[in-house]
Amino acid sequence: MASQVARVLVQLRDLILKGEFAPGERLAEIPIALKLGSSRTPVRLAFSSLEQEGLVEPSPTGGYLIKRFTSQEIADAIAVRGNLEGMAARLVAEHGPTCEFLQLLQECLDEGDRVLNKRSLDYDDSASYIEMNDRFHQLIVEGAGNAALARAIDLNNRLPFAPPSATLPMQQTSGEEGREWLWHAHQQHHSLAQAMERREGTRAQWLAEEHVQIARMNMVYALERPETLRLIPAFKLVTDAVG
Amino acid sequence: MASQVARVLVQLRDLILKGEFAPGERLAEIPIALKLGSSRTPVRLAFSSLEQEGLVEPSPTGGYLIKRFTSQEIADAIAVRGNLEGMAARLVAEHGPTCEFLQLLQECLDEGDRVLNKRSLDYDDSASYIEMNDRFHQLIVEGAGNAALARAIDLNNRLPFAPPSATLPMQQTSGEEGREWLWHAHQQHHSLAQAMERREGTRAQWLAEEHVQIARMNMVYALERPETLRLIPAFKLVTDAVG
DNA sequence: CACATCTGTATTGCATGCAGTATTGCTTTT
DNA sequence: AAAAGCAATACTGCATGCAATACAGATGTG
Repeated sequence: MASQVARVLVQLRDLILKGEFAPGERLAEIPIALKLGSSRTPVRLAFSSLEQEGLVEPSPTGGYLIKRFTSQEIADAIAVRGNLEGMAARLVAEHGPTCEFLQLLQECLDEGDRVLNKRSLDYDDSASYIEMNDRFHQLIVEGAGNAALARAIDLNNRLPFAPPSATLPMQQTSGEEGREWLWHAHQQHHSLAQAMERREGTRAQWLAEEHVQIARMNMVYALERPETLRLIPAFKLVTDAVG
Repeated sequence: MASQVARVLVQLRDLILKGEFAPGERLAEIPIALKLGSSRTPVRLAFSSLEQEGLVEPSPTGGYLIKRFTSQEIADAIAVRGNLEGMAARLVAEHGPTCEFLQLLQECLDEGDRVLNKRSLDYDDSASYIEMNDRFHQLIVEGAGNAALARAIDLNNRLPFAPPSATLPMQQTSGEEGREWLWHAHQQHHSLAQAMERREGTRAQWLAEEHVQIARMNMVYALERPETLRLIPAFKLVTDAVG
């Protein structure tokens, strides 16, 4: 079994992102330690990690509070992802992608095509697309071969709603319209892959940067519709949802 | 007095960046706790923070090791800073900088001009320039008004050699040549400020991105000259210095 | 009736004890 | 003399005790 700290960290992060705590709520060590079946020490370590991740903030009087997020902060984090992924795509294009890299990318594209060719999307299709989308974005990050860049993207993706697939589950609700936006996003994947293959660095950078506009749009769309809280519970952490 | 954890964290980070530990060396809790006058608990918390910062890595057998850095990783981190600061400069330009912002920027420019107008640079001049340089870069980051971006830059700057002024102390050794490069860098500051004032977003972005090439050049220069270890002790953490 | 103060309670931050495990150095054998 | 095995040591990870502190509720006063 992994360490207590690792287990507590994963479970606690999950609870927060599932919206089990209210924004601004105080996180008391003892109840959480009891709930997760450990002592206070691993919980304290996990709090410290969550603070670095930005999910939790230290209270002036000691202890930690659940962080509140504004829609502006989310849009900011998505914009940062666009910038960093744009840099990654440019680096891949400039270095010249390997055959193996292009092969793996092609598998993602094929998988996306397969899902989107279906008439309607069930839950499994959506899950497949999300898995593929994460893989696609991760491939580019790793393909860039820049450790600091990979780190920066990873840290930014720890913020809720910032990761590539954070708002994708929403597409399920919006019926035909959702599928069309998914198709649009996947066409951008195709273009981006082509740009990298042709070593068109500037084009790849711009495409990757533009690509996050869809995530941003999804976020705005979701915040306007409280019923999407069921699909993306973490939106409970956003404090200016309706205002 | 601040908490034990905060104190231990600061002191320990300082020791590591001063090169007091060898790269790859194991960090034992008890000796450090004794050395810094606390118990093991705050030291453990500090280790955890240093791991997030990237100064220390978990050992597979438990505990932590001093992280080794390669010159490639340093160059990567500097490139990431260029990209992020480029984005920040572009945002400032696009939003239109306030009068107050331009005023503060101008003070930095004037201070740099003042220092560089002197015949030769003594220690105080160098310190003034470094302080001004940090202030200049920080102004742009804050002026961008993007919290996630500020966070990403801050986290990246925790890596040794990545911050704007990390390699500046080196300019002291290189005599007249060093002053000329400093002058060159400061001209870039002038151009960047002008671009932001004129709301030339693309130009500002490119200038900020290009600006880090000087830092990269300084890094390469320093790694070729072991005598610079006196000025930038953290270079002891670089493991491919001579090879 | 409102406000301030005081007391009891809960919680944090830190130190330390304990069990499990890796490591080191010595001894023994080939 | 080198290598393997074993024992002693040291270290990590976790639980818990304790003191200091913040918080809440009740009580007293203006």
